[in-house]
Amino acid sequence: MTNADIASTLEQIADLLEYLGENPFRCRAYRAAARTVSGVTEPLAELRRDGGPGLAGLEGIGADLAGRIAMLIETGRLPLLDELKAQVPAAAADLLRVPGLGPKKARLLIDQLGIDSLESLEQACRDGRVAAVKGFGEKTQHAILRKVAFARDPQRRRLLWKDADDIARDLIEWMRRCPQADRVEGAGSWRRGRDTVGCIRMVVASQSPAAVIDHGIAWPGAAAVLERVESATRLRGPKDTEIAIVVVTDVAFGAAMVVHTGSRAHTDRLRECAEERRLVFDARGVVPIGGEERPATSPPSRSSATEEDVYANLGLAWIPPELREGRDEILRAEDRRLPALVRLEDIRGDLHMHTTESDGDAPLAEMVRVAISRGLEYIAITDHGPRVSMANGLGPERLLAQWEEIDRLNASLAAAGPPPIVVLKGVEVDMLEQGGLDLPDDLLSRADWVVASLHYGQQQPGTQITARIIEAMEHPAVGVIGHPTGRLINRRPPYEVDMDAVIAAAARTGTFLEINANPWRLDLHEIHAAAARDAGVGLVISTDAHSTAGLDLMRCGVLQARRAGCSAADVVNTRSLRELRALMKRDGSRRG
DNA sequence: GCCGTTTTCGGCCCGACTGTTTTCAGTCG
Repeated sequence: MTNADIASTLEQIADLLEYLGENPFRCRAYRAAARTVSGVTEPLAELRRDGGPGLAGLEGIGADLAGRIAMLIETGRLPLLDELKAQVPAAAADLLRVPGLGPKKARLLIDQLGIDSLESLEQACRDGRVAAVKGFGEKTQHAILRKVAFARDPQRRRLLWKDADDIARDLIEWMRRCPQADRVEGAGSWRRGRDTVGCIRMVVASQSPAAVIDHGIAWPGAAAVLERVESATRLRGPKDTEIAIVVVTDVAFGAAMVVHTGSRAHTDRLRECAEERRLVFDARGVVPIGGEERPATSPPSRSSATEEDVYANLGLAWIPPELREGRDEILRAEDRRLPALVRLEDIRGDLHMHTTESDGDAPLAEMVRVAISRGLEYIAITDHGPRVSMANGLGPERLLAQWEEIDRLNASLAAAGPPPIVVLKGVEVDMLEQGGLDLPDDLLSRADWVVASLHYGQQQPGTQITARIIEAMEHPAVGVIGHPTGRLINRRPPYEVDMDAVIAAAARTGTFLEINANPWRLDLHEIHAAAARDAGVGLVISTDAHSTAGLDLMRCGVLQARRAGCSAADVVNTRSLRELRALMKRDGSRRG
């Protein structure tokens, strides 16, 4: 049981308690504990084994929750969860995921209208039954009808990439322990780094497919076997994920990896490439057209043992998995014009993170300590401005006090020679509903780094939201727009923002755009990131970390940038701090 | 349910918006 599993169980309990109208502070305690657990880097199961303060030493986890978590780790079950589930209709979870429906409204609909699914909710809206419930009206009914479409989108059943990554790594490690497996690699949309993953695919090279498949079925994460054939199996994995394991011979491993990694559009185009060269390409390899019936076990006539072989046989350079979406990568691979994609090790700074001053879990010094250990050369501390009161956002007085603390910290880091890291005095200001920012200009002009984000008034019409963002970009102190479209994958659609206008204004004003690395956000999305890059806009990949563990999410943002085809030169936080400063609009170098 | 005492209870982070009310509950961030 991973920390993420424990956290999700605690979240689930909080949802159920909320639906039942329990003490809101009790609900909050479960949510706070879930947050703490997901922010712990070491597996809780090991933390317990060490003796010491153990679980109860963690923030927000007292004797009761420590006991429940211990039981969860030891038995994999929690009686409280089962009891709550017995009291709450199954449809409640679906309804709670509809934006605008909280526990109270969801319960009214279930109790009074007998809603038992999103489908029956949609029907009740169409019949006008929702508007007739006390507390609801025409407008609410119409709003729910619109949001249900988002909640019902089958795309929303896909797993976040980060969750898929945890599962895929566990399965790869397990499969590599199979004595008969010569090579094991993950493929599919997980390997392409897509923001969500529908099916986790594994390719295994082996002479003994039956033994490999037996081993795969014995994986502790396997909940059910959906299908088994001679050299492949489909399993039901954790979180209801579909898992596919394909066993191939060593000589066809490269071809199988290409077929099982690429999107449909990519592999279709590869087949066209093969036809143009009078070749046939499939999961067994690349062979000349000739109509010869070859048995699956015979070696292909051209080498397909590695992906490089396969692409070379088609006259192409090897294509990084993140680009295999069937856009322009084949043409570029033909002309040897593929970009050298940005890598995690190119990243030298992280320019968006929070501390306990606002809604972060770790104090300033702790964030800095971990950032140093991650090899970062510079970071910006960007706690919330005062508009985000729920996150204990900082007004001018507290912000200035924090900046003084940062000055002292930088001084002490530089006391004994070159400092290991430079800490920038930053802030995440809010773009207010009626325009403007939530901190005064004279204060912002004294910041080293300003992220401007939009957290409120997200339902406004697109023209208004776009205008708010463009106004912020025209502010001389604003360096970057944080999570520019506001999407939360599987939870909330982006604002109705005109991204073409935002990108054009970013280019004009010299404002950077963020690729927020949080797995729920990944915002900018690759398509917009590519458009921004093409318009000459500098991109910043930031973790938006709310804990020390959050600093490790940088790799998720790097994947998104790679999918956009970005090289290190397109990402400004691959530069030294000196170079970064020269690129900032305040220094005038980007303004004509 | 946690936490820190004014140490075994009582407070916990809060302000705004929306649509429904007829004075405010529910939801959001």
